[in-house]
Amino acid sequence: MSYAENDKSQCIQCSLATFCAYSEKHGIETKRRVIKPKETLQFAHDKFTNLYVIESGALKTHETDLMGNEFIRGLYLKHEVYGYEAIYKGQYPFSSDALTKTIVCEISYQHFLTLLHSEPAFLGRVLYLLSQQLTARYYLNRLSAQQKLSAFILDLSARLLTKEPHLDFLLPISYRDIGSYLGLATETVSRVFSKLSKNNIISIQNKHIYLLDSHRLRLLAEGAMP
Amino acid sequence: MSYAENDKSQCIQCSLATFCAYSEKHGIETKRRVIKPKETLQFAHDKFTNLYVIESGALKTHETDLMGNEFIRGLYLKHEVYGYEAIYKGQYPFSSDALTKTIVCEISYQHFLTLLHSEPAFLGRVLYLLSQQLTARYYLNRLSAQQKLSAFILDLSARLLTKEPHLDFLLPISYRDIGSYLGLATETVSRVFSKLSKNNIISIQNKHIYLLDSHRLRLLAEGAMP
DNA sequence: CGGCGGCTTGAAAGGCATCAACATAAGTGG
DNA sequence: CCACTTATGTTGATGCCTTTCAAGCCGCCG
Repeated sequence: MSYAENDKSQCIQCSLATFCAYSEKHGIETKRRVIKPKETLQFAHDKFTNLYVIESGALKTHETDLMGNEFIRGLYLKHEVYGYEAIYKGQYPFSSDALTKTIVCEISYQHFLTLLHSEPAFLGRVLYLLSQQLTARYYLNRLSAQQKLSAFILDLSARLLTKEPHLDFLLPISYRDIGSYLGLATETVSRVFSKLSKNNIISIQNKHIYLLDSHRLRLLAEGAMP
Repeated sequence: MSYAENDKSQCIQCSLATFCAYSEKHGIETKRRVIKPKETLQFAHDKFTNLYVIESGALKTHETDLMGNEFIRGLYLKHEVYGYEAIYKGQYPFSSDALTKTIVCEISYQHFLTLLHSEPAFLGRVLYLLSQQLTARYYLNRLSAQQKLSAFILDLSARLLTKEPHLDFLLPISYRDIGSYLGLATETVSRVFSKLSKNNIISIQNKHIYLLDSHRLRLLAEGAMP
């Protein structure tokens, strides 16, 4: 893990862009870290001191149960904030690994709190983002594998496709991890992807996904179609 | 829906007790509402203006999909806060119904924001509670019905059993709603409960649950036992 | 007391996990 | 840059768990 130069060209779309703006006003610079693929940013039970905004790349959080099975618990993409779940116990509840080469902005929680107090607009922004998180990942308790995976693809596309006309993106996560995240076997994930592809709802090759029929995909996610 | 007299004997354990303390300091009284069983507190898309603390009873949130199927999305018990998920869109995303006779404290969001600004300790408390919510309901993507339900019972017991030595409580929700919440059929919920009862892990009659062996229940939730 | 919603239990069907074998991609070292 | 190794994805067969359908029971409330 190393530090990176400050390149703020990407920051406009950052979900905490206001944080950086206010930080500069208060004369504080934000640190950037580069995390190599599969490298760990924080281990479970590490003391909580920082939030992180993903500037590029992606993180997954995971835990291992008594039987040694790994469970994926969260996925953090470009412009999203990782760390809120650690406030509660004062430590990160899960390990967080980079899925690809990832650059994060390190935000001191102390500094973050100070800004929450002094900048009402920033507090509003953070409450907005936290509120959004509370109803995310609704699809985890959907019943069928096809519903879960369809909803998952739609969720990913909404989070990754900032430029409107584009309908394709790279899956930042392995089938095994998708399965673990959704409570499905790797093979099931593969089979459902094949089926969606065969039915011309998406096209997929080497993790490159193209949404051919997002309308039908939405129907599948709602369980409105076989 | 009607209003209730103020009886603050229960407020000590309220998760936002500090809110009321500060409110009084600022000379503002908190309103109480009584909601009858099956009555609706807020409908989906209602404009968001208030948070609610459950003083007694329980709420469920639910939505209906394209096919007309109802999905239970959340469960709010005594001393817990309902409404955070509405900040995001400025409207309540789901309908919320009382499961039993329920009394809630109505908290104006405007007033809530004011207090967040003026009282740092209150801000800390709210962030703590929100952080906790982010990792709750982890068991929804567990694989087997037994794991989900075991984890659900443990979750409920942790939230309902404030007095330590007690190990029994009343299920505040129907089997149908539990199934909808966990992504299981009503019959499966019934069968798993029967099995847990037959194996002397819990005893259950008429929604009254007694934890006979919470250790083994925890193992079941982790998937460590057949 | 009668009706209705909620719970229980059984039998059948189907979806998904599991196991196994293979194919392909990615990563490593010479 | 290629050969080797390892990780990841694909495909088929089998069995189990859960859903679904059906029927009956129980408790509750009007």
